[in-house]
Amino acid sequence: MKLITRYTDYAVRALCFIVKENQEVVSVSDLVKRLKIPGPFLRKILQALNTEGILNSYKGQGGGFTLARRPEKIFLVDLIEIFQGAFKLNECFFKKKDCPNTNTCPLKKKIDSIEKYVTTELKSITIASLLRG
Amino acid sequence: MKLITRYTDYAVRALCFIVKENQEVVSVSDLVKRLKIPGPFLRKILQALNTEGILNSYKGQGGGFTLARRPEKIFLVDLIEIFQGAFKLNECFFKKKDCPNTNTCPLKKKIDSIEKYVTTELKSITIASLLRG
DNA sequence: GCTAAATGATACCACGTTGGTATCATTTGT
DNA sequence: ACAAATGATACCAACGTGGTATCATTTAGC
Repeated sequence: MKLITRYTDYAVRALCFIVKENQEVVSVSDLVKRLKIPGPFLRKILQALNTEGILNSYKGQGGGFTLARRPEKIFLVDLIEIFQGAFKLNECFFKKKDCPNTNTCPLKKKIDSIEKYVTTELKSITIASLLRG
Repeated sequence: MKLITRYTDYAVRALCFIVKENQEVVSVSDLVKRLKIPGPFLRKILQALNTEGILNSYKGQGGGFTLARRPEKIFLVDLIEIFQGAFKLNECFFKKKDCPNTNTCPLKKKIDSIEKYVTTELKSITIASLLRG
């Protein structure tokens, strides 16, 4: 059970690197040299970040990516949702019908409260805050 | 990303039911009638709970399962570990070598602290506490 | 205008986990 | 002896993760 997958992890690393280039256009091959991440996989990740409005992309020779938002506005929870789907720790398995079992509902309540805590924490983490330390 | 799977969920439901039978032997077919869980799947789950020492089993006609521990001693986190493996939200993807990227380590720290919180919460949940409400 | 360098869009694949089913063997109460 | 129950295993489909491969398109620079 992983909280973050490689997609998200690689995305964080790449974004941190791009931030430090300070609005210079960064290509996949630049990133591959520094981050030791498989190229085609990283391309897919950056393309997703582009379509989600987190990166801008520039085609053609000399092209690559730049940040589309300030790093304070890129939240870890957004990245998780892009690559791992909506963040929901708890799904009632009997949601459609007959979850009348009074035993299981306290479980749901507990899990819900854990989920709230984790979500709040994840929302407080941004690329900027990760770079600060 | 699920915190608990159906295995764990079904195990909780079954254990709650068995507790309420108060040391009467409960068979899989008894449980299937009440809990609407696929029989063969539930059997596999109960067998696992038996080999893990959470249930006692009795073969032969009139056989079935009883609790092997008091419900206060059955922790949700134990069930999760039986069915979903060791509870570890955070794994450094670059653990072997070169995780020299100073950007990613603050991430690890954050995830670690979230993991600690969740683990503590899960350890505080028992079958007994779920039955209380 | 040609070419090389870059992304866009897709399709594909291997592997592990989840959520089951099926089968045969064994035990035990009646 | 028989039926009812678990034990042990093997099997399977669907899905998510972690990739690779390919072709199309755009663009800078000669």
